[in-house]
Amino acid sequence: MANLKQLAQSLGLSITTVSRALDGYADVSAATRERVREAADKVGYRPNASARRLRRQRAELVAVTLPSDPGHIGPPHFLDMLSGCAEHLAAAGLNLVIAPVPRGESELDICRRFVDGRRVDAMLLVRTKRKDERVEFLQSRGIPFVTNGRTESLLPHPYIDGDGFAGFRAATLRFHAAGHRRIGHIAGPQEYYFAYDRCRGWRAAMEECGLATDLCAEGAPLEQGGYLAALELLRQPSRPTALVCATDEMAIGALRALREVDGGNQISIVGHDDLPMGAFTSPPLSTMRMTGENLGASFASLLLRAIGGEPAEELQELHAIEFVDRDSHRRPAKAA
Amino acid sequence: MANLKQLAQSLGLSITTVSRALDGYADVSAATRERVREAADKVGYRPNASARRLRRQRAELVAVTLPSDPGHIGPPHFLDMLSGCAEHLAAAGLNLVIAPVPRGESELDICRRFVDGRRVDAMLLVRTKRKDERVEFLQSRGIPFVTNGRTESLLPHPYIDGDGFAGFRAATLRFHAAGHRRIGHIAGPQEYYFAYDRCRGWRAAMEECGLATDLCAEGAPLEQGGYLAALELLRQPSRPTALVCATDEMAIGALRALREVDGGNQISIVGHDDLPMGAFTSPPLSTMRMTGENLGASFASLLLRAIGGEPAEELQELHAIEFVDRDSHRRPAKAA
DNA sequence: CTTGACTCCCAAAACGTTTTGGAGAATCTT
DNA sequence: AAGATTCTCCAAAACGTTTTGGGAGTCAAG
Repeated sequence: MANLKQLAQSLGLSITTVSRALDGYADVSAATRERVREAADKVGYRPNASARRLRRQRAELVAVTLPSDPGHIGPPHFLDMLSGCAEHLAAAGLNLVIAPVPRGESELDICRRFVDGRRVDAMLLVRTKRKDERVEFLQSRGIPFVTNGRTESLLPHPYIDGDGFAGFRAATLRFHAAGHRRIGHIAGPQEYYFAYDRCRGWRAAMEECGLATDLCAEGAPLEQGGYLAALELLRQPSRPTALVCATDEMAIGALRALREVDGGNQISIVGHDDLPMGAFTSPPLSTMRMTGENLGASFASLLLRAIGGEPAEELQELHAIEFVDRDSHRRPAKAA
Repeated sequence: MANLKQLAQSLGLSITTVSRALDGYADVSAATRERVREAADKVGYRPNASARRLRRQRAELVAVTLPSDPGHIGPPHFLDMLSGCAEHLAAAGLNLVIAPVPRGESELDICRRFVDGRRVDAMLLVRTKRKDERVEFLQSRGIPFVTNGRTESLLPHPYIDGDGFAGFRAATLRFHAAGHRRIGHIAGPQEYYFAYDRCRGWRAAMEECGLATDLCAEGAPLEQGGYLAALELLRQPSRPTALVCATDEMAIGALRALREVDGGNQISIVGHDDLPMGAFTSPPLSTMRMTGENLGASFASLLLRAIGGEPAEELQELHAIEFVDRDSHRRPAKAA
């Protein structure tokens, strides 16, 4: 309700002094500072955000683009991550705005609008593709950004990612060690880096074991996509005895496919993401997860450091993948 | 990269004229307007958002507070709703910022910060409580807002809500008509309006049928909460033969409890929210959903109308609930 | 008594828009 | 041909901050 001018007048001080008192500068006496603070508290003064942003040449905003097109926005716990990120950004005076992509526009258009209108200080990119035009654009503009997932960009950029290659390779090798020989992979759309990375991990393990890599089916990264892909693999003359799925949602879809075919309940399966829901499926879903606490906080920290000008090379986090063993991976290798 | 002054200089025009040309005012000749537009396009001019906001006295921002404390943020499809809302707000030049509640602060503190710093033009409140302090605060400040869910506020305020009372009453009566007599309710935390409303619907139906209302257990609105609440009801000497669950997530938790007890697979169950996941549980989960297309767009529209000054009474939407029948509600009434 | 250092304060200039209130020229009216 | 009207355009004033570049005092040292 009050602005600096009114507050200054009521105190018989100049705008300058009041402003500096509230910002804790040393060139205003302790007594005055206290007097100003009290008065500000009493009238509930808050600096007008727009004015400050204009003067400081900072938007105090970070945008996250939400892909809307294909199937989905991301795993269900994605909002938790955003929430954690927003919380930590807020501690540094930044707010997080969500920027969905309207139909008819590309993700690039959105980036352009936010960047060229100087509406943001940085951007957070999720669901990166192997070749991601948003990354190229932001690099060319020199705007700080962090991605959730790597890309194949030649220039390094800040990211946080899980080591899907190692995780899926390990999961596949574990099935092999348990005696499985026909290990299938249910893959996500290969233009996404995470899907490609996980698929590569599975394929590498299969090749190391001298196994054929034809038991692979691709689908949308949703329950339905996993369901359809699983049905496709189960129709093969020589069915898989174990399935490694790109995401938990796909694995949950595949689980339904397994229930619908004879002997399907003898097939092992493992997902990735550790959705809470996985503990409540039938059978409880074995899965993998990226290690590390509070992903959102990590994103916030990287964003702040990127805004602070740290070089991209120091802002890259590749997290190990750990197993979350429940029941679905323990089926006998011989059955199917 | 360019501002109005530079653009004006390069065209030999005044700032005023350039500004008005781009805004399409009639007092600049068509020829000039076109010339200005071309030049602006060429240099990729976008008005500086902070400056415009300061001058226009509008934040061009709407905040949505995300409860972080208790269990969860909301149903998994919640982000889709936010995304839809943000998309439609963007068409009106507004961006949506997410405002999670840091620990140690209350949701009220967040509202205060956004409102008193004039950082937002309106707010979106989710997970309303029966007595919601945020609502009272915003009403006292006269800031436009819309809630997802009703409250018991004496003053009317804009909201969108599903008619949980009618939906849960109908679901309970349907079980009764199918011969069930011991119909249990798995309730969410009763301080939330939606949980209270749904519980009331179940209770009303039970009383209409002359049945006791003691088969009710409360839990956190998550899988785990539903699981524990279901176990509690199943321990009763006279077990329910059907369960009406406040949310799908709770129902999915309850489904696991049913698998763990003898004869549990004979018990009918229905949830609410129509999570995509429900089609992939075992058995596929029967559920309910709020009618209406694109909830996010409705929120955006209500927010814009609220900002436009329409009275609260005209900004209230109560949507009917419809059944989504899959398998889980069709178990025989006599079994358990 | 001067000099310099230090303390506390302030006027004024940004930041980049939008909007107000005309001004000058051209066109129309009578 | 004088006055009224319409077209185009513009200078200047906001909007509410932060920051720059001092300006008075006061005090201690020279």
